[in-house]
Amino acid sequence: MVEPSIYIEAPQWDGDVRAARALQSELATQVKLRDGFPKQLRTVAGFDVGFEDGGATARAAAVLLDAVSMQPLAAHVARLPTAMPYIPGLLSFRELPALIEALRGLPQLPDLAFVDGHGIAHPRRLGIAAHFGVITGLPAIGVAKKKLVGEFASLHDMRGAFTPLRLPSKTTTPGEQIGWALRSKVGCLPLFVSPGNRVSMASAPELVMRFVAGYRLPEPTRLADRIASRRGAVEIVRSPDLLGGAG
DNA sequence: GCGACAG
DNA sequence: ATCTTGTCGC
Repeated sequence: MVEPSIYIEAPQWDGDVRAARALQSELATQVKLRDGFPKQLRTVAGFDVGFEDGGATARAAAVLLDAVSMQPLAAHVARLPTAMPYIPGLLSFRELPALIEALRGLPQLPDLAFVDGHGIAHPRRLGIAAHFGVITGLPAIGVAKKKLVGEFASLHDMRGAFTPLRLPSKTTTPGEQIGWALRSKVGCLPLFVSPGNRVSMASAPELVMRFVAGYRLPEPTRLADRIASRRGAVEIVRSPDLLGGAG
């Protein structure tokens, strides 16, 4: 289980869309856009949510990996009754509670969290990855398969190519960069990467590419995706030394 | 009114 | 996200 000293609280949903949006704007103020993660990453973790019973139950998966070998060190699945429907822009109110429970099930906190969804590439700069980062205080980065908002130029079909994702004209801050479109794999649609918390805009692309093995999704998110969506099993590697936390 | 719309 | 058959490309 994670450190008892780490107090994490999930957002509550009371049906008030306007209140939820106001809360997002307020929390977005607490997002840190700088590299606040360890110089030498020891562990990272991937987070994703799937659903059962026609959406009645949310199933969140958290996978802790060795940042160097990329081998899975631990994983935990949490099931919670779904409290609200999916509403574009309010995803965190639907999935964050389950994600927090999944995090609490890990033997230790990761140095960096990869969350399936957007970070600040959001209407109010608080996508689920940013919300997760602010609530837990952990460095977090968002990795989404589709864009929510923004525009981006065409990018070369080369592994690692990326181009800015910017706010459209007719917005409060036209042209503001909110993330990146990243070609993680040749021949695949780009990924949308954006800072969640304690991660800079500049380091986001390389941070994600560093964990891309041979698939479109980086390992942390890919493995969490597999578990959350019941796609297959993930072999956990025993690593006593890392779980010790010394050094 | 119309188009867009993470998971 | 989930359901769910066949099909296109490396």
